[in-house]
Amino acid sequence: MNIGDIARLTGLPAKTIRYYEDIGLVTPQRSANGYRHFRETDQHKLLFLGRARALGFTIEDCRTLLALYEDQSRESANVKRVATEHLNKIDEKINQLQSMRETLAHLVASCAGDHRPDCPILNDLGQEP
Amino acid sequence: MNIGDIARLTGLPAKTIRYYEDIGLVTPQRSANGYRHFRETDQHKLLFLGRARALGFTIEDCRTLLALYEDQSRESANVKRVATEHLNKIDEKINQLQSMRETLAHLVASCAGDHRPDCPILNDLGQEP
DNA sequence: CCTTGACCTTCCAGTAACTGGAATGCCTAT
DNA sequence: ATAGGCATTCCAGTTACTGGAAGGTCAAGG
Repeated sequence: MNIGDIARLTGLPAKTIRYYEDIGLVTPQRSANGYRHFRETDQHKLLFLGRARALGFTIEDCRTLLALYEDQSRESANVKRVATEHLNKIDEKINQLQSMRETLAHLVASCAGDHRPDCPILNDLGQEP
Repeated sequence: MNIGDIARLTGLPAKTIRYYEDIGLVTPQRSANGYRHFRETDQHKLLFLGRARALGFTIEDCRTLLALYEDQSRESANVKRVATEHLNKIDEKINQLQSMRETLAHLVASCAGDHRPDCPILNDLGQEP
């Protein structure tokens, strides 16, 4: 399978797949014409990566998870640790965003949004009463 | 005031302030020795920027907001539009993160996290039953 | 007068994870 | 032969900084 086929199959852009090869996440073979040749194991890895990325894992986490995935003698504790840390980071981000959201929602609600210049949003940012 | 003073005052790292000058958000004067010299209006702007950034506005949004802030004949509708769009983006992000969070939390909960290799997290990522 | 330390300056490179585009090569069909 | 639709590499750009190197300035102390 060429890169276009695998891209369709995995849902990943060809560019991204090339990038993943660049950083050593997959190592497709090469055909005589220099085209990348993807096999089932590559497809498997790419699907794995796509799902892990969709859960927000960083590339480095993905690298770690992929290694664990391929290691038959792994300890699930290691996987769980990576996932738990990631979960905590997600929670942090959600909290941050929610606090922004709250402030912002108040400001937006209090702004008339008309042709006049008075604006509680700018007043708040400029910290003037 | 030199950059160190203004950094302390605004809570922004000196590096960041230099960067803001680079991209034209502030334009402090220069003393004879080449040091940046910050006046009250600069301080004001930097505080404004710090607060806007803390609410998650992009630099370009900040540029727009700053321009509106300084424009006495602005229409608050324009401010509100920027803020509302940003609010929507925040909501999107929160939703994304929460959906990740949910999936991930289930996976983490179902993983024993012990010395054995069996791992529902990896099974899910590898999409094997 | 010289040195020390705390400032300040500029410039270059790196971060994360791609994405876009240019220049070029290959393959298949008409 | 040529047109299209693939593929290749390489370079640059994105966001908002951050770190570090190499060097200039200033005030205080010996």
